[in-house]
Amino acid sequence: MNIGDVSERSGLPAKTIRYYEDIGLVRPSRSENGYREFGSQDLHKLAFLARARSLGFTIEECRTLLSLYEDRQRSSSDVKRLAEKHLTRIDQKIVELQALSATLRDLVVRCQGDDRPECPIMNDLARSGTT
Amino acid sequence: MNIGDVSERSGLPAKTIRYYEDIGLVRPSRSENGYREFGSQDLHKLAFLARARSLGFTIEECRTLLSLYEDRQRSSSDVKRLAEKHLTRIDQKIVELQALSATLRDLVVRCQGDDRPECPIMNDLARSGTT
DNA sequence: CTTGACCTTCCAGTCGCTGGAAGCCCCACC
DNA sequence: GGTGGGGCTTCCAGCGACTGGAAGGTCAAG
Repeated sequence: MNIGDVSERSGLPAKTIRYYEDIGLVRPSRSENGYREFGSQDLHKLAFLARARSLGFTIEECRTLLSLYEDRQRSSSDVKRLAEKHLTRIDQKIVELQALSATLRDLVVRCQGDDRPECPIMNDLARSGTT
Repeated sequence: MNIGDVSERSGLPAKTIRYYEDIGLVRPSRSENGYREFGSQDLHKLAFLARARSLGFTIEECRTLLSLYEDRQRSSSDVKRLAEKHLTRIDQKIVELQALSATLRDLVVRCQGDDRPECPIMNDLARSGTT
């Protein structure tokens, strides 16, 4: 398969696949004409990566996941630990964003949104050192 | 005030303040020795920026907010519109992360996390085209 | 006079791509 | 055989918002 084929089948842009080769996540062979030649295992890896990335794992985590994936002797506890760490990170982010959302929503609700300059949002931003 | 002073008072790292000057958000004058010289208005601006950034506004939004801030004739509706757009973005992000969190949590819960290789998380990542 | 804390500039790196330029390669069609 | 259009290659630059570090000037205290 050429890069266009695996791109379509994995759902990853060709650019991204080349990038993944650059950083050593896949190692397709080369045809005589210099084109990358992907086997079904490469495709499988790329689909794996696409899914892992869509779940928000970082590239480095994906690298680890791939190596665990290829390790028949792996312990599921290793995978679970990684996923839990990631989950914690996501939940932490959610909490932060929810706090942000609440603050902003409060400001937005209190703002009249008319053609006068008076504005609680601006007042909040401009308050000096009142945190 | 030198950069160290405004850094401490605004809570922004000196590096960040220099960066903000680079991109034209503040324009401190210079002392004879070449040091940046910040007035109280500069400090005020930087505090404004620090607050706006902490609320998650992008730099470009901050630029707009600053200009609205300095416009005595502004309409609060302009400010409100900007804040609402931002709020929508945040809430959208929260929804995405919550979906991610739910998916991951489900996988993590179903994973035994023992020393055997069998692992629902891996199975999910490796499933080909079964979305 | 030296030390150490400041300050300056400039360059490079972060993360995960993405866009674009310049230039092969290949196949179909005429 | 030529031509056109796609697909492929490499390499370089840019995104956002900083951050780290090197190399060097400045200033006040001891």
